[in-house]
Amino acid sequence: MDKTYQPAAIERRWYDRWEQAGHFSAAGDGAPYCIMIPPPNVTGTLHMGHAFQDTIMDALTRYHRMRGDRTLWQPGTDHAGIATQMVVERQLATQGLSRLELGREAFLARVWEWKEQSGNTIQQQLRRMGSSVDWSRERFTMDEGLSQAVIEAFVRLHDEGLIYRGKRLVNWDPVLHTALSDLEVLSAEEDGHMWHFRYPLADGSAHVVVATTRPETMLGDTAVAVHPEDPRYADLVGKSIRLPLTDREIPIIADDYVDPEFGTGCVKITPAHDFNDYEVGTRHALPLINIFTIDAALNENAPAPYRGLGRYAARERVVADLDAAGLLERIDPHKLMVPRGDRSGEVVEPYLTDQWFVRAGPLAKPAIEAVESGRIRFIPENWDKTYYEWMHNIQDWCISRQLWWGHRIPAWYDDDGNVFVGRTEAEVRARHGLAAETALRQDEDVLDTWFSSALWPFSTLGWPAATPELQTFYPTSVLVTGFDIIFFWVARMIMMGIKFMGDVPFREVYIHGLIRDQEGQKMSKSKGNVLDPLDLIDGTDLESLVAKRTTGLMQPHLAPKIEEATRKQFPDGIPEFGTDALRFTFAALASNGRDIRFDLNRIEGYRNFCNKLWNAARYVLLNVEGAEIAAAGTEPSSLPDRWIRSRLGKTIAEVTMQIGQYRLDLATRALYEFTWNEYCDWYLELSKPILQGAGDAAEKAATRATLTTVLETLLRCLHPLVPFITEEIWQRVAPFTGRTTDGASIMRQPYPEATDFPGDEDAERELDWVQRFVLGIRQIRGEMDIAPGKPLPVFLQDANANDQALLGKHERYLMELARLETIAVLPAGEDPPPSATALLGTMKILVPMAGLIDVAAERARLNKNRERVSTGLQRVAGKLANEKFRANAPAEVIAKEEQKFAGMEQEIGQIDEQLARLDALD
RNA sequence: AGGCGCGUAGCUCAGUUGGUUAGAGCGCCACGUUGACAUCGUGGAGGUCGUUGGUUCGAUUCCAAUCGCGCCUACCA
Repeated sequence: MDKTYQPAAIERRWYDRWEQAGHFSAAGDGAPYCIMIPPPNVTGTLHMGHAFQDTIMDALTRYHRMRGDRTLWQPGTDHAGIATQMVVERQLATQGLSRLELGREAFLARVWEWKEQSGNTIQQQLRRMGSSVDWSRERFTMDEGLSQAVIEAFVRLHDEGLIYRGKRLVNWDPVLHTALSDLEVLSAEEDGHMWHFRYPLADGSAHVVVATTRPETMLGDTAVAVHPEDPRYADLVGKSIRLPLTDREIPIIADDYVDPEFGTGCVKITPAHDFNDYEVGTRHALPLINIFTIDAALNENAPAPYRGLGRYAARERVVADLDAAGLLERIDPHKLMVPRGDRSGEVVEPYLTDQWFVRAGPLAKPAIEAVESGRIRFIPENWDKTYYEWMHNIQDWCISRQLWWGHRIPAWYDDDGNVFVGRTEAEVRARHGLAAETALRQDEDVLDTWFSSALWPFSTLGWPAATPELQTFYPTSVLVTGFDIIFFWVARMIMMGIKFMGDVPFREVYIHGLIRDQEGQKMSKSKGNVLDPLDLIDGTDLESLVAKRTTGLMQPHLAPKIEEATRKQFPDGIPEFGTDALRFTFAALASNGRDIRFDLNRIEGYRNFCNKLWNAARYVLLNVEGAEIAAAGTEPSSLPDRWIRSRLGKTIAEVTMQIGQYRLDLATRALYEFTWNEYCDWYLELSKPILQGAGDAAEKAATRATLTTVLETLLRCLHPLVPFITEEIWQRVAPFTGRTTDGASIMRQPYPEATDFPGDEDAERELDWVQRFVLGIRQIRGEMDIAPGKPLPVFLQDANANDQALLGKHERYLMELARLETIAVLPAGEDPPPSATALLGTMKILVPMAGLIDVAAERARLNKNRERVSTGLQRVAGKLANEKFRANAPAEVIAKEEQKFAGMEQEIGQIDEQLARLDALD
């Protein structure tokens, strides 16, 4: 084995072998366990969030597979309609081409081409992460099978009246020329203005003042509204306004939508261009005047001077014209929430169009109940509030998109505008008795990508066919995802799953936190703070990192700033850490739903952990190769053997429990601490006096068995988190535990059981004594500045029978680990030489000062300890003196405090004794 | 406006149903390299657990208020 852990060398070796051996496929007849990967965008790349999520899913998958479950981690990607279409359109634009010039079919061919070309990046990255997904079952939302599922779902929902087509106000992206669902619109506060206009009454008797943030929409006003109980305007209701700049008269209406406290209490109503106004318009049967084209320029419904102007140009013109007419009262600066398309970044326009909608109410009801009844559990559970909040206020879902890339809507129109829905044109004709001569044309639009994603948990398993996979794996076990996607995806999967499968799509939803950068900023391309997981795995130099962060920016002017920040933060680039270290880091940081600041120091620490494990294995192998090893099942004889097995059992129990409740961070910590602080720091050190001493062969053989058994078991425990290094070491170590590794893999070995390593309290108590003995000496050594290698003579004073018995049994460990020259028990009554002291219960461990220790230093050291104990003592004494404490606290708490008190009192007594002895020296 | 979360050592974070002398890693200080590992070892320093009240014999933990930060949802023209 190499002297240091070299991740690149070992990680490349294993993935292909696992895959070729078919280890990723569900096998056996255990309980089914299934995780659906949240499908990433097929043309995208894996970012830190994915890598984190994939680590969690892979750890769970490997864990359950080792536990003997029939485990499937289902991979795949989605087609990301808008995003992908935009990318390809941008590519075309660089060649001076547009989608419209190319035509639908040719364009789609280009998209498929792009998908083929870039579409396997994610797959390669997943492989590098060690993800044990079943590639043989990989799916893509635009696959034949999944497309069938989409059509089937659409037709069934339509047949039940749960999908309808209607002219509604929707969020319109004037750049992409498509409708968007509410969720694809992001609102953010921006600086704007509030314009106040005078609207004259038709009879010329007066005017009202209305305020607006969007002056151009006044050209589409069809009413002015006031609150029905507003005394200021009560006599105006029913009168008319002469709408300026137009030749229209519009009514003044009363509606309690108006807040009389806000502004003037008069509101202009533009039903065709504002969601609230639309509602008001519906209630009052107001006409809808659409004044915009699909580009958000003014159309022929606007007065002639404004036609053809873009909305912002029109705004300036309207304001100027009203000002010229003396109708501009004032302009105030105003902050307002501006809705923008999440893809185009353009301000979306409420726009009246024909769209397809899913009636959400009836689907939401059982989906809410599924969570309320506990059939689906959120982890952490408070996310259910977010879910309920949205589900109780759910709006109908606009599912049609005016795009080409996606599932074409299975609806056909005849020349009279009648619409027919069916799985195919043939079916439509058959169902509706349409003659072959009747011309039919299919709806031009496609479905929202999330519509197909909502079917993912069952479409990937073969639905609508009743496949064995569906039978076996649905409902799936757990969904692992980020909170940002609860509405987009989680809620919709639950609705569709219950609708079409009659059962929930998953039993648990594990919501993890967001990966942020070192400063706690969200990672994003435009901030230039993204990290590619592969750069952490393989390392990268500064120039490559700068290049990666500054190319392909949406806002190229940010490049210099990003470059500067990157050079500052990573002056030497990023070193190679390896996949296992990255995974261990993610797991260690995966505490309950909390966001994660990704810190390079942390991953470095876990790479060091891998190195530690690696070297522990080196030590074990060096000591067992070619040597006699006790047969499996031989009773451990030595204290260290009994102790480490006991500790291992408890660690397994802890890890198993923590994984069971999705606390990968705590599972990780238990493993880290066992490996480093117990196995390496103590057990390996304790094995040295046995193996290197002149002890008997049987004991050595038993120690070798424990060395290998514990390591082999530990590797299996760690494997779900760090698959590569554990496989590599396991292949070398397992044969020494009587296992065959011919063609075997650790990933198909059983997960360790705590019951195989029962607790041994006697051994733990005895070893604790040994440890405290050694630590006492080390402390003196450390604080007295005595060379670590210098052998020390030691006297024991007031050693009781137990101490003497333990000393008799374990002296060799003390000698070795504490680097001692001699240990002598002082007979009762005999005065010890001047010494530095450590306390172990009632016993004093004395290191004679002779030339080694400075009296003043030892006095200071003792005083420091005395101080510390004394503070604790006062605290406990205060408690015990409190009558109420004695009266109310449980007996065991009181007993514990009393014990503590006695212990500390004794300790102080001993310290004082030593101090007195030192004084006597002066 | 409503909802959720966070505030513990210089930094990043644990802290299970109230009872620990409040922990870990990194960083820091001192010493150390014939040894499985310097990607290491040994020892050490470092915290009035955001603030203020309350409940309690006892609060980092429960409750209320408050300050600061973050996120989500919905928004008044």
